[in-house]
Amino acid sequence: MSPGRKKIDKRVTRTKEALKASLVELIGEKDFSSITITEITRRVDFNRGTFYAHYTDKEELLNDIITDMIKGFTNAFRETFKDRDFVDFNQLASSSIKIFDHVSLNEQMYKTMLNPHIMPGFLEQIVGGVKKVIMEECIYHDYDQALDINVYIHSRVYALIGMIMYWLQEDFKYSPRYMSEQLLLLMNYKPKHITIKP
Amino acid sequence: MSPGRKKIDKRVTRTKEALKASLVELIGEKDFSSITITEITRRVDFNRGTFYAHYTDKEELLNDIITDMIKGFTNAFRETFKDRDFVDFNQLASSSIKIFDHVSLNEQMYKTMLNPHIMPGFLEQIVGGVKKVIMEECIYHDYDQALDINVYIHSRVYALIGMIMYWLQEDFKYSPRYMSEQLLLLMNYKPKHITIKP
DNA sequence: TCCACATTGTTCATTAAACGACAAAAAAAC
DNA sequence: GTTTTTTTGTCGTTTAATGAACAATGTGGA
Repeated sequence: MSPGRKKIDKRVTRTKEALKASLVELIGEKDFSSITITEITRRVDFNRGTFYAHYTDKEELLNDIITDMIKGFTNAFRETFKDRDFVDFNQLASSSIKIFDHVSLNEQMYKTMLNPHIMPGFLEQIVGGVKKVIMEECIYHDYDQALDINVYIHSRVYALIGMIMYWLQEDFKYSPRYMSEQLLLLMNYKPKHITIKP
Repeated sequence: MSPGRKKIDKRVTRTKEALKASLVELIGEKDFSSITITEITRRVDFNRGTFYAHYTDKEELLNDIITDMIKGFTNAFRETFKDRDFVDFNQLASSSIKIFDHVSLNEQMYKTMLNPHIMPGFLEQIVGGVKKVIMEECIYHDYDQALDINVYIHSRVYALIGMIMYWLQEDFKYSPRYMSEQLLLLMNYKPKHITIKP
């Protein structure tokens, strides 16, 4: 409710941002377990003691990073329907989908953090964040009660993640706009019938 | 001689770097005279008072930026012959020329600062810096005394600047390595004779 | 295995940056 | 023209970051 009661010292935010950026860089270069506190602070030219003024260990710093990314991802996701009271998927402009722009803008970040070998479990947290947004902020009208809402949302979110994973596997060779259009097509596509290959 | 007697506080260097980066960005966006102190500090999230702790006005900050760039340029230039006692232009590897890598690495910086419309007089300072390095650190053996050394060096340095200006006009479409090779060819080229078009 | 060496967590006095305020000057808006 | 609004210097107080030290604990190499 209350938007951050007391405002924070510029120095604190700057220090934390620098430390986060440093760790993100290092994760992209070497194994998380082999990264030292000394390394994190030295890279962005901070005193080692300053680290301990904000975090107890590197996993706490990593949590901060993950929290930020979840927030960024869900906010970009929310862009599509904030300031609206309803959304018609058949008439939605692809330009109102911002999630691919967001991922594209933070390319390096997502490339390292979404790599399941490097950051196991991060993907699940993203899914959880988006699911929470949908559950709390969206109402599905004329919804088929027979379909479990949890199953439905989970599958939808994973479908989106799947698109993004493919996208960055292909090294962003499609534009965010093209991906947005693809997403719309995907949401509006309902297979009528199929034939089986002989 | 003495390598920086007392070492400086990390905070000071960080603050100054941030302010410099901020002004460089702003110069690329708008006229220097229309940039305010408030704007410079707000962009990098510093307190306005902190600016006055280091600089009296924006031209002093700009001088700092220019000094840095001269230093960076001349150092990159020096790379070619430091740790050597002589250089044979006929046998010099293009990989030992670092100036184009340096410019390429600081692309945006040079694009704005070398624009004579935006930063008049900056080019002359670069030339002066490089000339100083050559005069103080290089000895030209078997030099033709009839050719004024000032004239010679000046023309050489301007030739280099000319290459770079063309390079960034063409938006870095050649690689630093290619440019280094071109520079070597240029230095070793001595026209024997020409014929005149009828 | 032992040894040199880097990292860790913690402390404390010192210093730089933040904050908020202020009157005066400059720009922008009316 | 005059009235808002912004920017400018400057200052005292509070707070965060620094540097340096320390013993304790890894860690890698001969």
